[in-house]
Amino acid sequence: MLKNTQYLDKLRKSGLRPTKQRLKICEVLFNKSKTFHFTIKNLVEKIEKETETKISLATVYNTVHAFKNKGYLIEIPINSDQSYFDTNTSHHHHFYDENQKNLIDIDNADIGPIKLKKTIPGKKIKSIEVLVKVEDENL
Amino acid sequence: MLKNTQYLDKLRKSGLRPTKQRLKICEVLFNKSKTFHFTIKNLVEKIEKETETKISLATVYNTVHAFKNKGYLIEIPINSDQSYFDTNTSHHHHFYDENQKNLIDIDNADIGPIKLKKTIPGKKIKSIEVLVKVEDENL
DNA sequence: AAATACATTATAATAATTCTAAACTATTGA
DNA sequence: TCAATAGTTTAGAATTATTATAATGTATTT
Repeated sequence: MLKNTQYLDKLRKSGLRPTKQRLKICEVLFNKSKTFHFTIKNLVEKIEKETETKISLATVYNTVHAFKNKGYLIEIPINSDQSYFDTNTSHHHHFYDENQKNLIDIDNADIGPIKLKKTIPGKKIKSIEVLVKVEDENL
Repeated sequence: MLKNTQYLDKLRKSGLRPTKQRLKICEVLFNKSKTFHFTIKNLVEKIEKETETKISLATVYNTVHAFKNKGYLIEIPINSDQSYFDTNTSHHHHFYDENQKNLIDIDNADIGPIKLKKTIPGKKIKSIEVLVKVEDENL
């Protein structure tokens, strides 16, 4: 939980101008006690509800991508019609509930180490992500 | 590698009418010595090239989804603008080359077992998928 | 404080996917 | 066998997520 002035510094330090919109989006994304998952659509709703200001869709896309590139957000690979993002940028994995269509974190402590015995020449590993799809038991 | 008549049986047994289009698509997908990955766009091109017939885009979508539901294809979660499918339905995982934008199989033998210490009450596991994103070393 | 470079915005464009409704075809069963 | 029916294909329209555009606005630089 940082104050607005701290987001200002954080943004400036990462080479992103601390505009009104970006500061608002920082608040909505990072000024929370818990991390969370969202889609762009979710985020737009959240911004409108929590800040009572309207930020254009294009800016939300731009900002989310900028934050992702800076490592302040991660994108979660799910086969879906839309992209899912996570404000939890520590190394972890996910359950995806196919009925509820929502994500649940799997802490690193809750999963054994991933042992890879194969490499690709000339390529380096960027990330290793485990997605556990779950569904209702009574199906 | 099955003959056309065998696809006919296979389709009928799964409750899918063996139409001309579905048989063609079976040939393109399954009458190969190696399994492969594809997007819908890829598949449409492949069909045109290999069978010299045109199957409407809607039918390709319908068929791929029908085959996926029957378990003849799997969909691979990648954050992307389009869905990736795999004709290899055995349990395995993937590298995703972010430069080349292509997929490479990771056999089950090439990855240690995934040990999960967390469960979700009322939910059962449908699949566990590991995606290893790689990129060029000189970046 | 003016110049510059970067951001925001509404809107248009694009692209993947789904929907629709009419024409078609495989299956059923008389 | 052949009509009835239930499922399938199709072109094209509709929808949805995302990206591009270009004009206006704003933070930074000098």
